[in-house]
Amino acid sequence: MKMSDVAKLANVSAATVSRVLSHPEKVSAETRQRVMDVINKVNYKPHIVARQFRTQETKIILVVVPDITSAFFSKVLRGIEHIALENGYQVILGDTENDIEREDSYINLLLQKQVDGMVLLTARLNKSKLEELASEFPLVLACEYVDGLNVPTVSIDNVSSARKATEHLIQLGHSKIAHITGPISVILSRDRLKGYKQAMISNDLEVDPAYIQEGELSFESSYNQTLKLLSLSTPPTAIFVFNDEMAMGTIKAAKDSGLNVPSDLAVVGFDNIKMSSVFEPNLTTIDQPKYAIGKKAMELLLKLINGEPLKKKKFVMKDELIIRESSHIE
Amino acid sequence: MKMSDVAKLANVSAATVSRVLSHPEKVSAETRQRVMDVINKVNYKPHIVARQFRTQETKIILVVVPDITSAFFSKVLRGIEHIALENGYQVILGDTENDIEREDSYINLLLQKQVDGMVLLTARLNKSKLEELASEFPLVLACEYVDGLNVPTVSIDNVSSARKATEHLIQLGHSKIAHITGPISVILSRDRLKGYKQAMISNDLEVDPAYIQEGELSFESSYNQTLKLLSLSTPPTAIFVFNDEMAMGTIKAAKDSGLNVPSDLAVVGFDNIKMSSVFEPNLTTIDQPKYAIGKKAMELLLKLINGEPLKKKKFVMKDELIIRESSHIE
DNA sequence: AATTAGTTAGTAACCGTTTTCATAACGTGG
DNA sequence: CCACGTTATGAAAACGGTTACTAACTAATT
Repeated sequence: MKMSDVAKLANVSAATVSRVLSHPEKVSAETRQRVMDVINKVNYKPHIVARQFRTQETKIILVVVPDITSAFFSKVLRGIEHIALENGYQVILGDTENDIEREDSYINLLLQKQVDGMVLLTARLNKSKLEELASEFPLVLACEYVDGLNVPTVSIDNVSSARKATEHLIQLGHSKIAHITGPISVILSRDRLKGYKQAMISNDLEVDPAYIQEGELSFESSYNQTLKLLSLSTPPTAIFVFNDEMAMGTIKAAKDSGLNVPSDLAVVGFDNIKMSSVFEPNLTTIDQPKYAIGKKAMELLLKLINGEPLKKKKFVMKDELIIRESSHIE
Repeated sequence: MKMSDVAKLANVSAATVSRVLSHPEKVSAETRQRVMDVINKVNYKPHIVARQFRTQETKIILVVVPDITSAFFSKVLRGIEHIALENGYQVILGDTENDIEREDSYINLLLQKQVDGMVLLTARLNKSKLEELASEFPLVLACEYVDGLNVPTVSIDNVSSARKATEHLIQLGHSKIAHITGPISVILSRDRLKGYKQAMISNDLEVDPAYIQEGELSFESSYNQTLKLLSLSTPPTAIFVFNDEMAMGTIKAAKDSGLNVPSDLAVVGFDNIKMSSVFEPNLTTIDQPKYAIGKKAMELLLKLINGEPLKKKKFVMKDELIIRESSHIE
């Protein structure tokens, strides 16, 4: 059942049927009704791919995530999806599992016009490649970004949040503060490390390289790195950890070492995933407005797709230090 | 840059370029090389939508999830995505957020031929609708299913797993065992409830309606339902909870009520999400082979799409009771 | 009444591939 | 050397919508 069939049944041309569906106001009420009756009677559904082909837009966007099983990214994704759906867009999911090659391969969907735009929740490709891509296609970065890249980006200020987190520990009286970073290849890891260092230095505390451990993005990795830190001759009394899941690994390691959190070891995480308020002790953490980041990113992408001008390219969302049990002694 | 442009540059027809790309063996090595050289030189990428239109297949499948932020479903999704990608399919994500209307609306993607097939991780639509859909389009159910519906399905045996979970508590000496169900409209809730009842009855234990509380799929809901159970005149000494996240809510409620888990209250969850081995106390739970379920579901969908016959329609995957701290006293 | 503007609907071109069919070139065996 | 099968390529017709253009008609203005 195609449009021309419907047209015949309604005694109109295919053009009119098309207009009834896409620009109803251009068709007289009477004809519109007649066409709609036929459409309903035969349960006609337009062939979307044919439409995509003719209009040269797919109404599909691609979201590339570094890890779909992460409680953080799935919330951002939800923000994106809501706005996408509201505006008639479907979402293709690209999970890279932190593999840069897979990130690269998803770009083909854009090059081959299979999607109208792309939001990258991970940005590990090289700058010039992204630059070129963004000059030709609607592209926005969220969460991660690339330094000096003039592409619409929405994120929080990771440096200042990390500084805030570290300063919270300093204010609690800690001076032996360690930091477990994420993979240092990821810019967020470098940013949070920078914030940590800034806080230490501006409070006249020594930045001890032994107190800085690079971890991977997992509970287990942070667990192991924490054991390392705790076995130092002067172990830290507080640890700022790259994210919440890793912070839980840190706490587990502390517990397994017979330490009490927070009295023997204070821990601060990052992201404020749901579990961080459920875990015991509850995590002190930096709340990222996950849903809002996704929402904003998608709104920007829509503007890009519609050719609207962007007043601003960089959007820094507001984060918040949330103090809970893992750092604070009542 | 379209195929005919490439053709001109290579002094061949568009048909030949198409063949070089899709059936290289049908083109002489010499011509093939000449065409490939041009393709590489001008960095030509075929217009996928045009191809989709012509071949009437999109190489996209749709996965409808009840909740993308769930640790359980994102693992299943990953299994699906791996197999999809391996076979050249992209995945459109449909998150219903447990809303049946949104579930219904995603069906349009199938009706409008925007996707080649669909795997439903939630099946709350009525049977006849799904039946009709499945007769016309490649469709497979995973995790959830519909009773008596002859559509390819992969899941575990929820009744027997729930029985196993409950019997574990009985074997530990409990007789006052409560059950917090999921929304009873979801078949999995009814199945697990059934398994719970079976275990109680076959062990000559009374099924006390007051011990059965319907919860929602959240930490908070289970927290509240647990407080209710604990305030009974004879509170249960063990609770089997619909899933792990809810079980954590139950444990939190127990702790907040001054009870020790497992000595005052034993708790068993379901799903074996990652957090259940991290949470304290670690959760006793039923492990579902999440990745394998997704993998199998996608494999079935591929067969359906390719018109291969299915020997079997119902696939019951193996689950496993994992005994951890929340039920077991060392 | 003639001109103009506005509304409505039809005609036909077009979007970029794939594939059928026809044809040409090329051995190969009789 | 001819008939034939085989292989390589091209021409052209789809696939199912959308939209620019045009025409017919109506209504309003002069």
